[in-house]
Amino acid sequence: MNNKKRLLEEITTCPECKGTHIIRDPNRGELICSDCGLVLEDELIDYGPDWRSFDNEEYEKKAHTGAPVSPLIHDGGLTTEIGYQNRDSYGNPLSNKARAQVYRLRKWQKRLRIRNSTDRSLAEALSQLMKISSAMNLPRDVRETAAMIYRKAAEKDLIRGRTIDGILAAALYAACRQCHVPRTFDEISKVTGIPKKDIARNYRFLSRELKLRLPPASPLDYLKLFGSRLHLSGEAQAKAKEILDQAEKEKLTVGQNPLGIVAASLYIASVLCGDKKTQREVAEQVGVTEVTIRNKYKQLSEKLGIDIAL
DNA sequence: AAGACGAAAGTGGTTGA
DNA sequence: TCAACAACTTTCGTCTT
Repeated sequence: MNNKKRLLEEITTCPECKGTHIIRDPNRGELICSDCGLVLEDELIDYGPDWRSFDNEEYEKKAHTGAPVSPLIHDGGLTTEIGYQNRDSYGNPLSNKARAQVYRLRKWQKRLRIRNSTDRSLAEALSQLMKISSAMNLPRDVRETAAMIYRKAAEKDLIRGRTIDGILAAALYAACRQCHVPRTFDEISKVTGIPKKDIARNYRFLSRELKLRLPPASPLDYLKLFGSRLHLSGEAQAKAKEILDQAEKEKLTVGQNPLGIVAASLYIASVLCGDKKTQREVAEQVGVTEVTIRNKYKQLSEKLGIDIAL
């Protein structure tokens, strides 16, 4: 921990642009490079003892030696109801030690409950986040990023008038992009049950209000994802990338749904490399229609002079 | 029978008056 | 605020392998 702290304080040059104008914003817990706008945030966040609100000494001590502090801490059993019989799941009485523990947990939970509504809904949201992201098999850094984004949104009072789930889904989408683990609106929509357009709208909103500096969705990230999901050969994946690069160079991609281009690239590559996938397969994976693939691949192969002998 | 094709109508978001 | 518009989808009949 100390090590980490010292390290952070020593950051004086931006890893991105090598600029030296690093601004520290203690309130937001961010380090910002004023040269290129890079936010070195997640390293800094949640530094202080966020557990201090439980002013019980015992707890304070435990908190600092326990699990690493992460934006996800509101989760972890705290939202579970704790029964009032001092018995374990078999109905046997608990030992003194266990009973004391259960008692503390109960007290803790009660305190959590009593706290203000924003905290309560935050806790709820975070546990919801865990459910969704584990259903989607998302890595931890994505979860933490999503939690961070959600927290910031909550702090800025951006949730009011919107639904928790909607913002959460949008935060998750943003986090996926930030971490280069791209997921489509469709996927997130399927898991969360939030309509795609709502996620998209909330995402735009968050991105504007929180000034998330996300690079435009990289078709390349999607290409990798879908390429592997389709079990496309390495050769074909490389080919798809080639096609995509070319298409971008020729400015054939502006104003188009990147997913359509990605799907078409994958399809063309699969045909060219003799590892053919049907339009249907590709369409299903990527989440566009066959018609779109058809139109796009016609357009692409024509403009790029690629001959597909079918 | 499955895949590919394309026309036609429908949908939701963006744009510009 | 609203209509025009472009991109994409849905649906469906037809052609190809």
